[in-house]
Amino acid sequence: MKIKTLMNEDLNKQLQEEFKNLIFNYVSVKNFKGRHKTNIACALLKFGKIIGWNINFNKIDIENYFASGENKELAEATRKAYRSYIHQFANSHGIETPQQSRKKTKTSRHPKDNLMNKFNKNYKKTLILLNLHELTKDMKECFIFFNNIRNQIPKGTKYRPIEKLLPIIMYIFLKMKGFNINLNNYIKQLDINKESFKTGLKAMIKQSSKYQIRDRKKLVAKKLYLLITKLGLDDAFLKRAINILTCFWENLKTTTEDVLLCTIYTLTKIDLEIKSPSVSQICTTTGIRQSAVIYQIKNNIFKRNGIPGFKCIKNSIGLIKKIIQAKCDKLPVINSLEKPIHNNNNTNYKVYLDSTSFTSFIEREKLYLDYEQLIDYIKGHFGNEVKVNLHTNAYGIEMPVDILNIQKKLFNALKQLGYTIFTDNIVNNPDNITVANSTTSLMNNIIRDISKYDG
DNA sequence: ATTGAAGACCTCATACTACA
DNA sequence: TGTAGTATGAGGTCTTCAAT
Repeated sequence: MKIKTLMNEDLNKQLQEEFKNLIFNYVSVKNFKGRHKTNIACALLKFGKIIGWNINFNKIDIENYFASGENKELAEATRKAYRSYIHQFANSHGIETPQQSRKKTKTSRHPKDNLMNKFNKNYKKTLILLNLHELTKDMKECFIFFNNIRNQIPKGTKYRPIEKLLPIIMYIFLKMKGFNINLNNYIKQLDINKESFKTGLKAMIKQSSKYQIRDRKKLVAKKLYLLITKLGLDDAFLKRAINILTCFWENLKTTTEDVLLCTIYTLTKIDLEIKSPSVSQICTTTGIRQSAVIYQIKNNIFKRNGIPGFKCIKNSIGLIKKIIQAKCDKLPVINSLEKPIHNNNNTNYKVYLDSTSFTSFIEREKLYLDYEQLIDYIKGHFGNEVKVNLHTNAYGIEMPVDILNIQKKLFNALKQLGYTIFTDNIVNNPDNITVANSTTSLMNNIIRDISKYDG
């Protein structure tokens, strides 16, 4: 796709907003103050709109914008900022700038030497060294990722050559894909300079917004899923492990993914009183030391939460179990079911909803529930705060969008059927928490009513 | 198999330096 | 002058290894 001029009109609303934020961020970073802050941002946006991608920066008459060029320094800074950020913006959205487009036409005359061919050769070579042949199918995806980052690196700098950059980008890429990569092994396998690689990696991670925002919790959930399936443990173990991961995430998120995996396994094993495989076995196969797990439990669960009494795992099993249950069992429970569920006229239902049971019900029935809407609905009607979270299912996998409609149906039908959902904030009612075993049957009733209604 | 002490290693923030 | 690269140090995390 060649875009020679890109006006603001060409950008959709979301992109416009992002661009605006980018510019305002730049202005904040640079410490422009008061009137100038607003003016620069306005100028950037204004000229962005007028000139778009068809840029000859020297023609941007920003001086005039600042009352007949009284502040050339600011005008110069503005010009630079615009140039730099418009490219950043284009790269991050996969939009081609005219410069890139020209460059592409040029190199395509020599297909043998072009970047993609060079990349493909090196990519395949690296996969052989890493013994990861199954990743050949991801070559194109990796190239796009590689190219996006490379385009942000100035010419003539240390990490721009493909030989230097590729190991770094591939490391990030593999981590993003959830592969179990150990930094030191990786460096050894590829026989590259450690210090240079690490310095480059740091710099590239800054460029790679995708890597920075990668959802580590999801990756660990995926690893848990693979581990537990491999061990042949049942679904209940997996569900509890994911539950524990969610509840202890804030405590454990600073550690590495492998240590997290083994720590969550250990906690789940203790909670469900499973004997084997042993923690040490799991640690050995994962490639970490067992003491790393002990360190996490001792420091990040006991110490950080101000809980005394940890001696060692073996002697603290009862205590660990209590902590897990206190933290994981009460978090998603909103309230118990309250009688009467409905009266004989079938018009005035009262539902005290328990999100745990609700969640498992939705999962079992393969429904997808948008909890934002649930929260909004409840807040709108009752002004209560609710602690619920489920945008993805228990394994962190996004559900298809079309299933969302079922949820809309559910709430519309609930309203029209005269259901009223009451809920209490668990933080305000810590003593009022009981597990609502009967919620499932309640939900069955509701769904049955809805299917009759089909609204 | 499990534990804990000691020290190696890593990460992050910050300051400094070299270079275009 | 701006920025990439490097140095430093503090604090957190992990591994090694000896002991049980």
